Amino acid sequence: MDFQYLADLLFPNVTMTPEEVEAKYPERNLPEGAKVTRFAPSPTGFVHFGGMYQAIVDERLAHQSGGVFYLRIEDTDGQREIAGAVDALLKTLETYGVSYDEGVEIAEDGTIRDKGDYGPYKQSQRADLYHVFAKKLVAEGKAYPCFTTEEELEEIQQADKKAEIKNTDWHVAAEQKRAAMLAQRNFTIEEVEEHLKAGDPFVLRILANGDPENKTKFTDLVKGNLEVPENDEDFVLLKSDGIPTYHFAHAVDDHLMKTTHVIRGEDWLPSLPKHIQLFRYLGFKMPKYLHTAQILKSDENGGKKKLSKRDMGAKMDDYRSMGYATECVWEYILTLLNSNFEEWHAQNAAKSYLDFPFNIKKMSVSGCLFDFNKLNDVSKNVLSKLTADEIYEKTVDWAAEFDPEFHALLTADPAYTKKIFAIGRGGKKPRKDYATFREIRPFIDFFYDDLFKMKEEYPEKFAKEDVRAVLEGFAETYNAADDMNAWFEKIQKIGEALGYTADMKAYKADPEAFKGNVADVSMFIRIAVTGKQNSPDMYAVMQVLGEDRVLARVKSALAAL
RNA sequence: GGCCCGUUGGUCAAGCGGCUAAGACGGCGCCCUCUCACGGCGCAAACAGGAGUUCGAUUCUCCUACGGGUCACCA
Repeated sequence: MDFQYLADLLFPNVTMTPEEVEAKYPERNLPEGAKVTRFAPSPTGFVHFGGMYQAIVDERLAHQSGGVFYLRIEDTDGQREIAGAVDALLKTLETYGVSYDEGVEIAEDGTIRDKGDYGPYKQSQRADLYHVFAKKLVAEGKAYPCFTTEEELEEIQQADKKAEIKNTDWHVAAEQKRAAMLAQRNFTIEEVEEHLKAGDPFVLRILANGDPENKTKFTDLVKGNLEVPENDEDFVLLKSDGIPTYHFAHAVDDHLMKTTHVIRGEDWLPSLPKHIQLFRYLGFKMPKYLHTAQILKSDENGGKKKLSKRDMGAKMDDYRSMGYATECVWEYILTLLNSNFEEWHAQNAAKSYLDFPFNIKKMSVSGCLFDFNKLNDVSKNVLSKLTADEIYEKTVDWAAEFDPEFHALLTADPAYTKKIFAIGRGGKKPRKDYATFREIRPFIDFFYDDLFKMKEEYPEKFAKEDVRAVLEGFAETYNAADDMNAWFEKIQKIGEALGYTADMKAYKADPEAFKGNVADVSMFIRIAVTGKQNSPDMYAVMQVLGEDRVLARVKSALAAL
């Protein structure tokens, strides 16, 4: 068969040669060892946790090596595309500070435009490019048109599906299917001309020449040495609308855009044979691959399951609404990526997580469970190290979007709010009270009169008269000008007079000898002032509240007794 | 069912032929302490199973089991 003739028949409008295309995409002028990576999502929804995980690997690898990280939109499936997904995607990358050097961006007028010299960065705009290489493959007898309609194909694959349902003889079904598919290769130029004349749509299939019995060695940077079978499947290169499938677009784009490292989920591993074959057919040098482990969650039965879209924590936007700071999520992902991150961070407390020497070799081979406990621990550490000003800014920013009422209170008197945040902060052993911004409100609400309310009762084992006596004694003697020792001594004295010892050791040795101890006395006051049995250091709390507010609360507590 | 990948405590994981098999999270206990939080100390908790190679296997090989992925004109 005259393949060149066939190629011209199929692609009459393609006049550019592969060489001319190549000339438009010269080698990148980068230093030795610089990596070129890409984040290539489909605009089919929001950014998934697994996507962010990969994007972070992409970004770190490129920027740590002085290379290029670009964003490519894989919008080859119009069916699944969701309006506004690209905007949402860009916004998520921005809020997480995952900056890319090339790709699509939003212009001042709100439209999406390209940035960089290796575009277009939306695959739907690259049809001409794909066709040049498609034509080349046809001309070389490595690809062929298939006019079988989807309905007819459906029938061929029925055997396959039935076998699946009944779980009967897969081998036979697979053979039948394969024979039917192979039959698609048999056609004449005349038949093609006829179909074309009739305007019949066709897909372009690769002419697979591999034998799956033959295995080739392949090295994945994460998975290590693999054995992959040769490809024998005539998979689709161009869909009937002329848009490429993922496989073909992957080969052409990553070649032209000079990607050095492809980071993608391990669910792509099974299609590696296709990609190896394609790159060989095309004469392209293969990039290096990192097939990343999946993030899983534990399911109801104690097994592991892929983090699905409905799961909390699957969508990156969830973290924002739950109140996690972006840097907390970053650091959590870093701990999943390189387990030595935490150790490094402990030794380099002053450095940013962006200074961490991320290492491919340390990446995990097997999937891991998403762990909120760990995320929370990382978050508490991160938040505890912020200054009062920093945590103030971030909390205000979050509340503006998710808790307007709280936001109004926080910002009514910034100086007061910052004093609240300063409690237990800044020292060597800072408090770690909350992992998210959302947890802050119930923790500090009592500082605001508008939110203050009695959340807990005085325990019944203590006599009401004692509580009353303590509060009265406290109201009479409290002086905000006292230092901590003077303040505490007063409380001790009030307690002692009622039979509540200040000697904790003595109390422990013989609890029966006393009505209670100074901790109980403090608790009475704490409940009156904060409405709760637990709070940060009472002295500091009162200093922030101020004498007037403290006394007012003690008095109203007395009135309510 | 074919093919591919994986399997160290509940979770994340060090380990890369010889160790009492790290560490972190979570759990539990003790200490510190005006409560809480922090911090300190400690406890429980693991090499999926079986062959083989070897003087010696968590580590190398094979088999089995289990888990996951994939088998589209979706990515």
